[in-house]
Amino acid sequence: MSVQERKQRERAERERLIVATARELAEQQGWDAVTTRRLAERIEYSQPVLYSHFRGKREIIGAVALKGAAELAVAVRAATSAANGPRERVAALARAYLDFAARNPAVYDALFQLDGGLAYAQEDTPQPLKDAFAALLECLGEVAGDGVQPGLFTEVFWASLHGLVTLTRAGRLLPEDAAQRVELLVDRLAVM
Amino acid sequence: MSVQERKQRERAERERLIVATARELAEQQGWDAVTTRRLAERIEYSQPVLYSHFRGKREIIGAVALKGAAELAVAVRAATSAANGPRERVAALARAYLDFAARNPAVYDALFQLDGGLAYAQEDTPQPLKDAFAALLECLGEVAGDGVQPGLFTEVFWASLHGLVTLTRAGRLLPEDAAQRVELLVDRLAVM
DNA sequence: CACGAATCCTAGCACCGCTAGACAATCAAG
DNA sequence: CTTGATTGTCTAGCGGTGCTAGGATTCGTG
Repeated sequence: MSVQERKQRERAERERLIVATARELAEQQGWDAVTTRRLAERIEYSQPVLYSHFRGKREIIGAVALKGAAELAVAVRAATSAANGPRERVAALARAYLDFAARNPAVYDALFQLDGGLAYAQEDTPQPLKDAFAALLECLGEVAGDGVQPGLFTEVFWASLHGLVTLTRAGRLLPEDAAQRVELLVDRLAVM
Repeated sequence: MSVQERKQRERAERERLIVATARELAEQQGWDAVTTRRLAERIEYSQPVLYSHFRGKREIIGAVALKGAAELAVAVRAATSAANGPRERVAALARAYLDFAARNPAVYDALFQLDGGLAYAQEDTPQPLKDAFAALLECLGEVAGDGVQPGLFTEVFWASLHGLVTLTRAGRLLPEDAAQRVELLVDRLAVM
């Protein structure tokens, strides 16, 4: 039995290695550089090994995305729980979100830009994704305002943040004014 | 001389054909289906002909994006000029923007999702892109509120719309609530 | 009509995601 | 300890991609 357990452990370890390497490569040189050949070479296995862990490249992207969603949720909760008062809490959330996207562009792309084969907003949505949304909802729900569904408000606020991330990434928005934009967004959208 | 002019006309016509065909193919089957081979076959020329007009696929995407930007500007201006009062004007702008994205998903992708090799927010940004932003600015500038730069406000509003488009496209937001979200966004962000 | 130039296509490169089938290592049974 | 089956891994290759070199062909001109 111990032998099987060891093998299983080694397999899980190698899977982690694949995901971590894919992420690393993507952050270093962009997702275009993450080819199955290069990835296989980096983990010092042959290509087919990747396919014994994942159905294909898309699933590898999905795995990176899930890991990223979990980290995003942690980052958001850490920021919000450290802030005092609704106004500051929402601002902290926004900053944490934008900061995460800026620090992990490839992970952010895996989450929202690329096709990782993940189901969003459905029953079979993976837990980390649901939880990341829940982290936003916990904080944003209290500033939705009267007569506005917390879920709907969270979606709109989230969409705004996502738009800022995308346009900033595309070079459309200068990073210098990021703080101003966040303040504007928080002041206008949130009802205190 | 007339011969050269004719050739030049035919060349320009073929270039329009390439861009239109690429767009059509992308709207029908998605950008992944727009390969240089398929595109060449559809226009009934060989692959290398494409490269006598464009540096590569990316430039073709860019050409589709520019055409789309011009159409977007027209759509936005038409919607805003037909509306009465600042509140209704902004709401009309938002609806027109989201409607354009919904009706021309491939064009919208070419503009903001894919790499079309276009420079944004710089001196050498192509005119259609500048003009599309100008169309937004014309309307949104008047509801920025005191002490808020019109450009900054337009960026934030735009980013919010873009986020809604992206998340809706990804299946993250249910289209049924689109109207509600627009109302929320307009009511909160714009200062009347 | 013949020549030079412009135009276009055939064929091919290196790379992609993905997979079949050969091979080697490992384990259980005799 | 040997055998046989199972598991794991790799080599080699398929059809596709964007892109290009170089030959063939058409075309306008003298």
